[in-house]
Amino acid sequence: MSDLLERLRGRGWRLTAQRRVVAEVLDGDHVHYTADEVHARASERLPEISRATVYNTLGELVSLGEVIEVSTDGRAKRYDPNAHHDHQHLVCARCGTIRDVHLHGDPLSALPMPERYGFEVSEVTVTYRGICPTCSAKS
Amino acid sequence: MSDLLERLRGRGWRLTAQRRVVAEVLDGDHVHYTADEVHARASERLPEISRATVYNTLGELVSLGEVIEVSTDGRAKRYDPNAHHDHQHLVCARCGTIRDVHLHGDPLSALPMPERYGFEVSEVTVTYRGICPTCSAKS
DNA sequence: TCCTACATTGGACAATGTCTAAGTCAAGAA
DNA sequence: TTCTTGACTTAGACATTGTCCAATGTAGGA
Repeated sequence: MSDLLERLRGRGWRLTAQRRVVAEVLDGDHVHYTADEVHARASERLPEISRATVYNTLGELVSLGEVIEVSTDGRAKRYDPNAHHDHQHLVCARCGTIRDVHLHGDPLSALPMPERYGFEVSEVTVTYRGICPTCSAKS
Repeated sequence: MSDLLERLRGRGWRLTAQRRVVAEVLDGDHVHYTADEVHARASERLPEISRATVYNTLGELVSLGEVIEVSTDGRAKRYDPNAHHDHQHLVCARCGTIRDVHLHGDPLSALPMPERYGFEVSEVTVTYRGICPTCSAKS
């Protein structure tokens, strides 16, 4: 984690208690929290941190490329700290938890040129959906 | 379109003016509207139609499998009437418009078994992102 | 230590979606 | 055709998620 903080400082980030806490929350577990969950966990360590700051910080981390924004359903976005490994997501349709997965081949190559309609295509996300073992056992 | 209405009636749908209008809006152009856009267009033909009804009807069409719900960014969901053809989406990162695209091969096969972690994987969505020609010209 | 530009705060606001109670109506029954 | 009834619609309150702003605080360089 200090890696991350060092990288950020190197890019001119001013290092505040709030930003440190947000970064620590993201780095802690390898889960994909929503902004509100990040706020809740950050509040445990720094009770006066505001929602706005969490949103700001997450937004900055995303635009710096340190964190990926994942919106799988129409609900809250989730934040994925695993930005430095190329990966995709496997989502449980019932409980919403997300796992990182790694694919064979490059999904970009599956889109033929004539199907690009003049777009400058720069990114592809693949999301698998299913029922996780835990939910599957419950039903 | 009467196809769609017939199918729905066959499944016990009560056919109301509101539902007819929503179905017509979706079927009209081959665009992917948000719920609010559907409401706006439906209102042109049936001014007193309410937001709640549009949301209800869209939800029903989705659960009947007649329409696909697409949530590409964290913003409003869009509704895709092209549910009977297997396809994926190409989204403009700037203006949010969506095109249907067709892929080479089956993206499901790109996910190796050991990467499925016991999930019963049933669905995969692939979303390409880029800048559309129109937005590209504007910048 | 002091400055100052940048960061944080709290609360208002916006966008999207859900829910409910009361009224309305489509379609089968008589 | 008219009646009846349960499904449908409505308006608006409410919930969730996210953005914005003016006032205040502070990290880090001079």
